[in-house]
Amino acid sequence: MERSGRCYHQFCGLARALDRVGERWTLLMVRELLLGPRRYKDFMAALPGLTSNLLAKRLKQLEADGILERVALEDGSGEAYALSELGAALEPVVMELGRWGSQFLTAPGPDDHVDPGPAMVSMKRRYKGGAALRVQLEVDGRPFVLGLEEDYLRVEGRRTDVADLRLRTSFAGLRKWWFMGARARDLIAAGELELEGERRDLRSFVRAFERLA
Amino acid sequence: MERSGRCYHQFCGLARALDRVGERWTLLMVRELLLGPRRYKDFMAALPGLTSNLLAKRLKQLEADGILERVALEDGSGEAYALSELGAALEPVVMELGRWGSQFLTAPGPDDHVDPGPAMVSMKRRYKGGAALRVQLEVDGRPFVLGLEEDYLRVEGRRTDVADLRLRTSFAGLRKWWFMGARARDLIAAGELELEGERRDLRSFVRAFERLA
DNA sequence: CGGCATCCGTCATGATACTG
DNA sequence: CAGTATCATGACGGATGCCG
Repeated sequence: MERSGRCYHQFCGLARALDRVGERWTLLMVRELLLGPRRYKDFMAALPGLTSNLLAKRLKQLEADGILERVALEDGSGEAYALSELGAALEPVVMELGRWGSQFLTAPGPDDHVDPGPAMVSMKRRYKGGAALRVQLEVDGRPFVLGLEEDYLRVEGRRTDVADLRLRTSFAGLRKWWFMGARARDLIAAGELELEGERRDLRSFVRAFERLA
Repeated sequence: MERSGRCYHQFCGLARALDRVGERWTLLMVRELLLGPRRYKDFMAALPGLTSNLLAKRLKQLEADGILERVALEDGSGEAYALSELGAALEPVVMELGRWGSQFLTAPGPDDHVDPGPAMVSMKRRYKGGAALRVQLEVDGRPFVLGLEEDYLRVEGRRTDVADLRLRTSFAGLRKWWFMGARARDLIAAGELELEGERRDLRSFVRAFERLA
């Protein structure tokens, strides 16, 4: 394959990988796509600082490299981008980098853009399995579908009508629970977490994230 | 911490990681350091295209970030750079990227720089354990010490006097065995692999790399 | 010669505006 | 909304110089 940009020209798997996904913004775009098909504006919203021209260029290159593909949205509202099989195989890469970088996640810096997407990815990474539950989680109005399966957490950044449990919170609330270990019941009592569904399902949900990878 | 260069400014582990090791050449430098302490000239030799000024800059930044540290060489021949604990924790990142990128490693391209270092890293990654052997491997004159342990392969890019087995080959020979599945005995018969030590140890060595991760 | 620093040209990226 | 076009800037590649 003829690579477009500059390459490392080394007979090395790492170099070959970086030739394809080593440029600025690329892996963050892949991270976004781990939450399901994403549209142009979704990238623009999730990746502040990424400019339109560069996004278009990256999308084109990633499509040419077979890492993502254009797909029609289920609801018929135009096109979007989704990971191909090759691109989906980047999940362990994103996860390991995220795991390593998480040690620098103390508090959001003053200039930091906060977004629930990365937190969802970290939940996906740390989920140890053992539950079976479908949860609709809404963070600051952004919907996510969490599919807790036997040994895998499926996360999709979309809205659904079918869910055992519906949770609504803010990023601050999510952060208190996920990053800082606050108890869900305390957040509910403080009005920072709204619950719709059975307490039994909430307990299953909370328990599934008590012992983490 | 005040990061020097430009950052993504996202509250996200992946972004935090890429802020530190996402720039050009950085992860390739980490890969080199997985083979033990490395000196300035070692980087220059292993990373063609990386210029002296940029190498100095990267080394300084990585040291400031606590990813590597200056160490005195055992043989007293000056200073070198080694991974700190924080930097060593990048091994899974390098491995997952290498694993993903390995699918693009068919044959070395015409412009490709070939180097046994990355192949050693890939051996480290794919080693499944179960052996106990100390091997001195020399590829095109470059020495490596392979420490096959119960569940870990230690690889160091240096020479040693203590080894159960000594192997000498060329990169072409290494590639035939490691990447293309040629049998060691055939390489020996063809004069592409020189052996010093007991055949029993060679069998252990070969067998340890027959079932791979 | 190893270990850098400096200068300069080029290209990748960032900022902004514009278009279908 | 989904890009394209244009321009400015800074990162990077290449050459060279300095110093022990």
